[in-house]
Amino acid sequence: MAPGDDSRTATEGRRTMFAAERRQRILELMHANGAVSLRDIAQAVQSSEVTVRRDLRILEADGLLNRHHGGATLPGALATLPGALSREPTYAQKAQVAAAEKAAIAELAASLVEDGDAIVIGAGTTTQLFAQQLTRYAELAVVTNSLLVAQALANAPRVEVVLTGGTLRGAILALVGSAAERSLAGLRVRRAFISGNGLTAERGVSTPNMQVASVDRALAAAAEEIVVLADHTKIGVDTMVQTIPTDEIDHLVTDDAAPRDVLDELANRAVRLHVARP
Amino acid sequence: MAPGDDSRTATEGRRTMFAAERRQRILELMHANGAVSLRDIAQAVQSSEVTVRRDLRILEADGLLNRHHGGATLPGALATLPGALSREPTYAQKAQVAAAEKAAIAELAASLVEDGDAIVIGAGTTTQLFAQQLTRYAELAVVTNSLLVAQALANAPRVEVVLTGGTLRGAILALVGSAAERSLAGLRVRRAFISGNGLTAERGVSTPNMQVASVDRALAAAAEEIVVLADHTKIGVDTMVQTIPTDEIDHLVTDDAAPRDVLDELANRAVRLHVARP
DNA sequence: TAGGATTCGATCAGATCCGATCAGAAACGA
DNA sequence: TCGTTTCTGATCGGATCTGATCGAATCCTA
Repeated sequence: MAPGDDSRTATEGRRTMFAAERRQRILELMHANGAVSLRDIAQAVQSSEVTVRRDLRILEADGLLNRHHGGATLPGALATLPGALSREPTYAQKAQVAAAEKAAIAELAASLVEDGDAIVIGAGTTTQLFAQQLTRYAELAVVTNSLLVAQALANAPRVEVVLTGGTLRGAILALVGSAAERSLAGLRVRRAFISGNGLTAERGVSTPNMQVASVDRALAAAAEEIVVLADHTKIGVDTMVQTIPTDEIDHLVTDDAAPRDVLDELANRAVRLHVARP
Repeated sequence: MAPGDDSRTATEGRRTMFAAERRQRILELMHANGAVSLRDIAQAVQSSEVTVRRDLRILEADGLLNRHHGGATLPGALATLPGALSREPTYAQKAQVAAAEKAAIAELAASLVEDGDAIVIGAGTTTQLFAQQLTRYAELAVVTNSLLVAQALANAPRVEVVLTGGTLRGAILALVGSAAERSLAGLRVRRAFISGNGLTAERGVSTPNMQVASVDRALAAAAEEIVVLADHTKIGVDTMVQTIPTDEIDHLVTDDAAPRDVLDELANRAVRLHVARP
């Protein structure tokens, strides 16, 4: 068979993807999301997982990312997980807890934001998902102490992101300490979107860490209204340090698996409820 | 003998395409699409793939494009390809330029750090690699305006990371603006590790962005000694805004491909040189 | 802590692409 | 008109890239 008569497919605008181009897009994905699973990468670049795995190996050798089971992260972008300080945990573990509920909560909470708003966003996996929903808004001003929230909005062209200063708390990639609180003094925004580790009708929002609690209080103090994002695994749970008392909570966004009695009691205390259905 | 020096103008306006003309069209294709496959080029200029391959080899030798398997791209134009879902041209593409040199520079620069130091680290791909090297140090205090540097050190148990506040500049994931500069006031550390887009003996370090330049100056002002990290692609390059004049630079860490004359002139001006060999 | 499910690494096969060499065509000078 | 030079196209062996598969390692759940 003469190779000359082969049908040279005149595919105009052919979208060949060179190896270097594919690696470039992988890096873009990494910087856009911080951490990406291997499967998602393979789908995004339209290549097999084997090829992506090879690319990740090459990129890791160049120091451009860190590989892990199931995907890769930006160097140092690992979110440490509860009770696992011994070795590097997988980044997705925390986000996998009630992942569907958190996504639904994030989406519902995003509807409380309007173009032109100035808002504060606290640290947490739910607030990170929430921030990702905000890229579509225009002329938004966001103040946060979470590196992951900031990164989620880094590529949004018309969202201004202001990070508080402060000491980095590596486990949650958030800024804490007096510098963080000081940078919030004199700030006034419309709404604060805060997460936490527990929420009860009696004690409000609580977290197990004092530094985090202190910053969360400062974040809340900068807003006219406070919106709490908490999935059902946190409702009715009380942890060590109270951050926001119930009577200061204006809105609660949660999911429909939250215990009814706690929600009723919160509603009695003038908290407006928004229940997402995953 | 170069074919261009002969005067074959007698046959002007032929239907056949001269070699130079064909190469010009190839460059136009490149600029129009950013990346083109060899097959598409061959079809567009009505020549065989062998000929196009020859042309690409010549054009690459002139530095006008980069060849890859299956085609070619414009130098550094990978990130702006049509269909790139998130555009982040600057950072991701910078990271791949002279990656090996940057890694070697980062490693050598890390030897200038000692346990117990307090240092400042600026934003940049090289400084990010540098930060990754610092996880092994104990009792280190690091101040930075780069989210990537902060993340690189997030899991280092005995490194305290302080992030300046400020407005997020998404393209480089660094904090800029008056808040960032203000948070550095009153700070005093031993050494500042700064990168930049260009370094000449006459004008020192420079970057193309004024906000970034302003923050870099503030970072440098907080340190007793200034260490500049710059691979050879930046040496001898001058960009818009001067950040650090030559006489304030105490150390330069670069690689062995840097032009000798510039290094000599820098050494004459009391800059201590550290040359890494990748 | 043990079992099941993913995921990783290594190897192999198919396809494509590249480089080198050789042959044919066009242009120039004598 | 002829020979030389330069350019273009074709072919073939080698190299590279991609995808699939299977045993081994790792992770998650009960």
